[in-house]
Amino acid sequence: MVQIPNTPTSADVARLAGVSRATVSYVLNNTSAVRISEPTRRRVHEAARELGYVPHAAARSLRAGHSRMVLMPAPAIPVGPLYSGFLNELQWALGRLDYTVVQYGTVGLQGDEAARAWAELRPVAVLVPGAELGPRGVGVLKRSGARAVVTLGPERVEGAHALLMDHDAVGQCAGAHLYARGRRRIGVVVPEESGLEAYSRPRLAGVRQALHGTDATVTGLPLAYTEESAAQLAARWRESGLDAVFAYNDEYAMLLMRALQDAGVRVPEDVALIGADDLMLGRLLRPRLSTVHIELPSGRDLAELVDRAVRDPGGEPEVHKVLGASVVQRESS
Amino acid sequence: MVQIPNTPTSADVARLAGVSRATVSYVLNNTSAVRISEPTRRRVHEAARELGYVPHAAARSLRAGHSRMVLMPAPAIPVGPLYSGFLNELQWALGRLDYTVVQYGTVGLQGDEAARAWAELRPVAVLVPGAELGPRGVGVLKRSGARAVVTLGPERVEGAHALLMDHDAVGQCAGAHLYARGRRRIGVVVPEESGLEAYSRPRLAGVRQALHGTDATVTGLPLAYTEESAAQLAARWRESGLDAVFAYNDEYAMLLMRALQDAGVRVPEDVALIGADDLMLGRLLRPRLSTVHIELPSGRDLAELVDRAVRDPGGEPEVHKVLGASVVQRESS
DNA sequence: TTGAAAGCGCTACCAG
DNA sequence: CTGGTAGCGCTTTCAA
Repeated sequence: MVQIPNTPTSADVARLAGVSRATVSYVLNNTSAVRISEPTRRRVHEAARELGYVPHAAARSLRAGHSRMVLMPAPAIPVGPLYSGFLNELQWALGRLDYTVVQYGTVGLQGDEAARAWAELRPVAVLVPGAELGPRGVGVLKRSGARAVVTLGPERVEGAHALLMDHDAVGQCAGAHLYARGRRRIGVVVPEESGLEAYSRPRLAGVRQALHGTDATVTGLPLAYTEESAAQLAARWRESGLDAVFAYNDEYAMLLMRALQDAGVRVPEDVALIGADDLMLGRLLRPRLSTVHIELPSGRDLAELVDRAVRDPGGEPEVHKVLGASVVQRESS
Repeated sequence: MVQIPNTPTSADVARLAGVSRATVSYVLNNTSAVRISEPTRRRVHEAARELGYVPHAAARSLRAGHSRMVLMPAPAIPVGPLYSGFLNELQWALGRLDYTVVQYGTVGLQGDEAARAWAELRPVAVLVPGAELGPRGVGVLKRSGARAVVTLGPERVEGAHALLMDHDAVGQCAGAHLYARGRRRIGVVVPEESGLEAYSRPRLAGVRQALHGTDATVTGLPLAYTEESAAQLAARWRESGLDAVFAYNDEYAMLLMRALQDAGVRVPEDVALIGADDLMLGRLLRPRLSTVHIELPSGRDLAELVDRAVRDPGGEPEVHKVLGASVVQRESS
């Protein structure tokens, strides 16, 4: 008869060590309320090692009534070095506080659907970037035991803590800068790629805010991330009469700069150009690209906010504005 | 007395609907083995909706003895559009097959430690990019009930399925191309950033392989992703006597191209330059950057491999070479 | 110092 | 067609 290698449970460990399951639990969890003799401890550890015992997280949190899982939806779009670094720091900091960070691959699930799927995992906290969550979603999560729901996005959501990453500020920075440089007919690139609206809309709005009440005009410029699209935009440039452009971010800025230069439009003489995100590539362009440097909150601070919220779930939702934006002027503006 | 809003269980639904927990389970899972009257179904659904009931995934999979969770470690470094697209497609395809994809934030855990942490979640399958997993880790996962372990990396691991993404091929492509262009003293950029060795080492090795037995020389060029580092490298260029360089990828190529041009070294006349990954930015450089285009496997194929492996856990590990590499020649080489 | 046993939420077998 | 119930793996009182 073939023995199928079933995955060992704490009962197996107990049997092998010749003790009860309770004792195994005490030993492996270092329960301080109970004192177990040294020889017994050793036998238990030995048995666990020999069997390759790994505790069953689901069973544990079922029994405990709560988990230490912090859930985030996995980003669907490639994420830049800035945000990636932020995520790493956050994961590290939460790890230090003994939380487990899990990114949930939410594909094609919309709004409350997604919230329900997340809730099935009974996370102790949920961090949601962008605007993927409404008040009802927050309700679902909280009723399922999430002790903290934090949104990282443009606006706060009822019932949830919020790290307001207000991309208006990025546009305001750029707009004010271009105005200060004497430009009055200002274009703002709006990527046609989907998934970017959450950032592009407020960035455009920010430029409008900064220039409201002045003699400057603001024009949205739809642009796909392709050479053709950029070439078309550049071909119509002179008739547009624009003398400055905020290019959404450094990558779109590079695309547009190249197209403009190929079309004989000079940067910055004919048109001032500024990007955002302060990527390395901006420094490598000629002329060097001006950009809006963005400062994200520290992952450690967010981790502490989460921990605070988990410990005091009744507390008032905290709302922090956390997006710092400042112009780095180089040669293109 | 304040009523703490406890999260509703199927028992609560049963109570409200005036049926048993079993009936609730049957109705909500559409169990086909039993037939429930339409009025009862309606009452159950009604009650579930009213309470905002969300099933408890951990309890369910504890009972079932298995989950539908596919676990991947979350990438620690920012991931390019190519790999990001691959991940999305994979998640989508696995979602279609009714799996749930979860990326586990593995911070600071090494090798078998990490494998144990993953195993605690009892995933039905584990996908591991890179070389983060040894044979012992595979053993831990399998003994914990993982029915499929798939590595996506440079070499196969005993006991696991493997999607061989052999970055040697990238280097070979580049090396052969530069040789064919008449270059004989070939440099290969090796990024100093940690976490990239898994790719940079085989890419360098591939160049060596391609040029083995010829009259060409191959020199590794350590380079950090900073302007200073690139400037230093460029300053020593003429004395190095190199007439070609494979720059690891397009981003390092852009960095190096700029530094070389600033130092008065002409591309491609003095030095031929080729990158890899076929990013948009390569097309925007002047001269346009030659590159090695990399073809990843389709996410759908990998999803099917996973599904196959889950259904037939006893099957021989499949090993596929899945990395296609081809040169896209532009102007820099 | 150790063990017996209850029970977390859920599903599936078997009776009625 | 519906309900009672056992039990998944684990922790934690309570008793010995």
